[in-house]
Amino acid sequence: MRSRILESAKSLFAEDGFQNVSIRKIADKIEYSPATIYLYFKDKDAILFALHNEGFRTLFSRQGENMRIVDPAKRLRALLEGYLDFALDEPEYYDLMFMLFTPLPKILKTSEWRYGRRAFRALQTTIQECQNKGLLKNTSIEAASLGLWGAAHGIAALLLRQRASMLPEDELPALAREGLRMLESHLLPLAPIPSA
Amino acid sequence: MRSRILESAKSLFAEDGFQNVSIRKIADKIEYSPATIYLYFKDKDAILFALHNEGFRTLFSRQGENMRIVDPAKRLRALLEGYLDFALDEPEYYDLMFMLFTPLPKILKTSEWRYGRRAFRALQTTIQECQNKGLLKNTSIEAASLGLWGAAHGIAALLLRQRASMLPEDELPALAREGLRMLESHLLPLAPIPSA
DNA sequence: TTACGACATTGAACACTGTTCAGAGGGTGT
DNA sequence: ACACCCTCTGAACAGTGTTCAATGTCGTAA
Repeated sequence: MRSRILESAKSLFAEDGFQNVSIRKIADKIEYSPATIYLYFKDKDAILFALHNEGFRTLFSRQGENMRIVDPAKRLRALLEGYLDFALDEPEYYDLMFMLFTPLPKILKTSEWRYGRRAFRALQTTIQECQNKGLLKNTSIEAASLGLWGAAHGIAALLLRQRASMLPEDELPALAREGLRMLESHLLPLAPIPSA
Repeated sequence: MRSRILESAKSLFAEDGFQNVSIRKIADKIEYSPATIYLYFKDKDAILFALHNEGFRTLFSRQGENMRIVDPAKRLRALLEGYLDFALDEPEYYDLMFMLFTPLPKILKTSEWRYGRRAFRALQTTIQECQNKGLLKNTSIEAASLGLWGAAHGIAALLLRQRASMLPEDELPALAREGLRMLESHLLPLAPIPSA
């Protein structure tokens, strides 16, 4: 039952966008009463949070392969590009996980919020390894991680919120990837490190 | 009257966050009936759009000084940092202008959407000048502008949506600025251009 | 077979939301 | 006195998230 609710919620989100999905519509789709949903989920936010977690699981499973790359610079590039690809492939999940305001405030305090910390730690250790190799110098790891994550996130967010409408729409995904790679090529050169 | 509505709407947004402001609350605050608001604004979105425009005006007035910087690399850095500062200083406006889904879909098609294009063009010509000086090579201007804008936007967006809670909260603005400057220092070196 | 408790389900309501519209009220000009 | 315009609003409609007493449907024990 729980999973049936989540399934139809997810498909409705994908169809009708986000704020246009009501408890009643989910209830209609699974042919139950709206009140039934509250037997399995405390809140509407609880539904969002469940999908939120599901999204993090698929993001992790996508990035698992990339985490095996030994060269930290290549790994970092792969992680950033994998992050952007995830955002473009699963816009509903991405919205939920990183752009929506609703489900988080409570989560930040109550639940331990494992996923975010785990992903962030992975990013930070990768950056640490890059710094050990002489890359990304002169910055704290905290600022570097925020900057790199923010770069990938921002490009994705502009596309998903349709703020880049001054660029041709059908080329947007390609431009987004090119833009990210351009940042990477300046920050994480694959060629031998230029003389510092 | 129009301006009284906008004023109380804006102050309520700043107090109670965004989705917690209803037409009725605005009406209560100005001591009029909810129906009165519809004499001056077609929609709730129309109110958001008006504030949206106001936000762009203040962003432009802030960036006006930066546009006078002659060195394109310095100008670009100032523009990006000014953009981030605006987001941190006026989170409600920024949310409305770049992160909210609501008011835009109609605007993109009906209204000519001058502000966005104007700001984007300014960014692009600055990047063009940078490329003429040998910076930001090997990228289309479209991708470069999307990447740089996205970087600044993403850092701001992560802070405003409280996604960077694994970093100490009181240092977040400083870390955001440091992260952005770190990106800039790799992309737009102020020192003479390293040998290509 | 009957009685009981545990469980799943729901209709109806509450307080809220954005929005519309017929009508009330006041002011001015004829 | 009448007509006109303008500003404003009460009341309603359809929708939202959420709650709760009440209903039905089981399996088990007497």
